[in-house]
Amino acid sequence: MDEFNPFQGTYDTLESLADQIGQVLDCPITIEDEQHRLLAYSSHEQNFTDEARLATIIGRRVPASIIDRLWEAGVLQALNQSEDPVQVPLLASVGLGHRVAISIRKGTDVLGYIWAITTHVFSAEENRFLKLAAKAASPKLLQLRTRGRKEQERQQEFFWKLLTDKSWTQERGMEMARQLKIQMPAETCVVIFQLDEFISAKRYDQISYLVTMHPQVRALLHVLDETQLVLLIGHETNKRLSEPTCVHFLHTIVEQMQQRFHINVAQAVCGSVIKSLGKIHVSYQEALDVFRLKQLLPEEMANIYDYRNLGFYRFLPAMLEQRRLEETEHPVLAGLRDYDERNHANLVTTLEAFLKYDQNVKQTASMLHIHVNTMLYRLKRISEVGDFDLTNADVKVSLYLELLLDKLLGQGRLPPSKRS
Amino acid sequence: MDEFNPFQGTYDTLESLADQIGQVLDCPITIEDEQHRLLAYSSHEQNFTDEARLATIIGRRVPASIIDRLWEAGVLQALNQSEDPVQVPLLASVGLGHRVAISIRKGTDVLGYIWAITTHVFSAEENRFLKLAAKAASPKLLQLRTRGRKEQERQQEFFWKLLTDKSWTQERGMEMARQLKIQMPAETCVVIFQLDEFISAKRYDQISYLVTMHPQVRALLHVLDETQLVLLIGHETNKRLSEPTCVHFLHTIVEQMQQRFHINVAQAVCGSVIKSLGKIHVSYQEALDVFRLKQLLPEEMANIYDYRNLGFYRFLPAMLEQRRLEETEHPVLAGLRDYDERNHANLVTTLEAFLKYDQNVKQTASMLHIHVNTMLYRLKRISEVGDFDLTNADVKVSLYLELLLDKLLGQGRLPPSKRS
DNA sequence: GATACGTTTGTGGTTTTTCACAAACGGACC
DNA sequence: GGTCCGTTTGTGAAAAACCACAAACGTATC
Repeated sequence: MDEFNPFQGTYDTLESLADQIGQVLDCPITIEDEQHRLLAYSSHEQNFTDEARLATIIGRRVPASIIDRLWEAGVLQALNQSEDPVQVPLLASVGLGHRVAISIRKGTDVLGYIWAITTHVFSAEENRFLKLAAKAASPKLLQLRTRGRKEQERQQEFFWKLLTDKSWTQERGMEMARQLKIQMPAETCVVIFQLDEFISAKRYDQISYLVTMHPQVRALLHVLDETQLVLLIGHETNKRLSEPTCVHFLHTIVEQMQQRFHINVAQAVCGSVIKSLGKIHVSYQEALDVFRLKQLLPEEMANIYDYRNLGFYRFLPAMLEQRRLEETEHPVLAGLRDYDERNHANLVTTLEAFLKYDQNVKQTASMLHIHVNTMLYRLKRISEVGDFDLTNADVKVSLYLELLLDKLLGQGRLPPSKRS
Repeated sequence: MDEFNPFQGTYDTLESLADQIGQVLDCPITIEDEQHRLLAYSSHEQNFTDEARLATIIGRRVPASIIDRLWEAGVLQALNQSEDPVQVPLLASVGLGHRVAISIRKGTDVLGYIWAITTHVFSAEENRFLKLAAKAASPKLLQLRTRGRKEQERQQEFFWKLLTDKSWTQERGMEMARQLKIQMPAETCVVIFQLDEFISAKRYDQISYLVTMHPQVRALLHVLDETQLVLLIGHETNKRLSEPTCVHFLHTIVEQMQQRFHINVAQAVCGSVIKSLGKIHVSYQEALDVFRLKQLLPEEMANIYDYRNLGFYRFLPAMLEQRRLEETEHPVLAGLRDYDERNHANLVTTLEAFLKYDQNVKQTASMLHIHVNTMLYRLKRISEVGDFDLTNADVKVSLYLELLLDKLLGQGRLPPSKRS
């Protein structure tokens, strides 16, 4: 059957295509790429347009809140799975009126979407027209994508240099960013996501789209190093970037990756916030430090995601390096371990827990599931056997650090921090 | 006046001179060098000899206990000041019978001593003979001394190489020690005395003699580096050398230097005990580390003299190196300092003392001369202003270390530890 | 000099922690 | 099985640390 195709021929711009669709279907049309960035929209009278469309046009991108709702409602999943038009229910809470949408594809690859705002359910013919429109848009989007790819590659190259080369200055970095059309805020921070597995280019696109959608934080640059996704982030508006904001960003992204794309993030960390592009390598090394420490001391680092909150833990690699050169065991710990060995006791474990839980007898006892008096008995024993003063702060700090170092020494080697 | 001199002519050995003096004065004679090492003694019937002389002959050196008593009694002081014979009172407590002694001199320089055991007070003539004997012994002792000097120089050169050259092995060290006639024990330790002023060669002799006189510890090698006296020590008998022994040695020597020679020791420290001559440079660097830290944190280090007892403080130089590269102040401390500034408060000082005194509210309050409730009030303030949990051990350890580092950062630079 | 704000010290009571002592437990050894 | 040694748990009393509140104090500000 040779049915009528109103979108035959080529279009100079996506705008003209959008207008043509709008005329054929007699409703407002918007065309987006796969990352929901606005590519084109038909010109219509304003009263045909709902809030959602307005916000999209103003911000040149679909607002994150709407995307979130569309995911929740399963609309985007449906669009990505099917090449047919999808009915979008009215989502008044985010100002989204009823509409019909379709994905623009190249094979199974989704390149973007067409949205038609309409009050009525489309007829079979209207649906057929929409499908033809999507086909007509495909080559245009493909062309845009390849152009984007090149730009992305240049950006990644730039980012990799910033991460590894220590000779950058703020000025050179800003100049380069300007050329690559990246708007750099004053404060930035390096973030690392360690992924469970190698990911496909498609997955990478999905992720890199995800990270651009955070309400407060903007991902400026991103690059994939094996299974590590490295980002440079800044504040969305030009506000100050704080570590808590970064950590919050980490958590949202990890959650969304899991929920939307079923990508498991093994670990997510960030360095500290820096004010000069010349210091990006520092923030990167810091993030790597956090990463390594979290691997080595998963329990104690459980709630720490950024360099600033490492506290004294940030010195552990350097301390460990020095500790390695020493051959002798700490005399107190040696005594305690020996005693433990001989009497099947738990003095070392007890001491460790005691120091960890702020020398709080009651709390430590309950964490160890023992009676308070047992705890007191053991403490007395510890100071006797170890022959030291349990009321001396320096001794206790020394023991605490020594225990941590022993733990690190025990399990294989810590790759030395590469900072200069 | 040309009076009779029974000691004219030259003597082949000091023994023959001792015998000659013994015959002339009709009493047992011993000749010692300036370090109270036995050089020669006259042969006499045993019953003329007291315990002290016997012990000296057996040990080839005057026992330390006797030297101590002689100093206390002022005998050695008198001998060193005068070129005339000195009456030595009976010191029964150390088995020292009555005797007459005289110093052997070259100008004002004391080269050694002659001791004559006698029950009666010497006549003017006998005193004159003793003085002539001392004169006759002088060239012989001078000759011995120059021979000793060369040996000492070779030993010092060897020691300096051991201290600075990292390529020594136990085997090469032992071979070299054998050649230089130094009996090396299995365990040794490097000790440093920082002296108040530059010292003369004579002073150096006095000191190096002093350090050989300790009952348990033997000084194997010594060298002077500007105003630093560096020693290698081992246990007198071949027992294990422990850090407490070393520290005890330090204290006795410091005390004796002050008391006997009025030499002020600004600082005395030691590295850890090592089992191989190839590790002497390590012990030396450790001693230097202790030394530097004591200079930088005199209060905290007041009771610490050896590397082993440094505890976590030994990591401070490495931590400081890393801390220097960071630009930002610790957020909590920054907040507290700011508050202190604005309200003339003492939160930082309070926190510091609180952590130092084992988080003991009562004790800290009394150390700061404030009411307990004031202390509690301040602590509450600290956790509010600093916005952190005062019951979290990690945070407190971090703050404690951070405060120490700040203290170090404040005062000039710490010469970086030179360890590899 | 009045006021506001934060600090210091005091009082008295409550909660928490610590300690002494006894009994029971459990593995190692004979 | 019995004994020894060290550990664990329980009880109640003693000590200590903590807290709420109020009054006095100091200092900066207007």
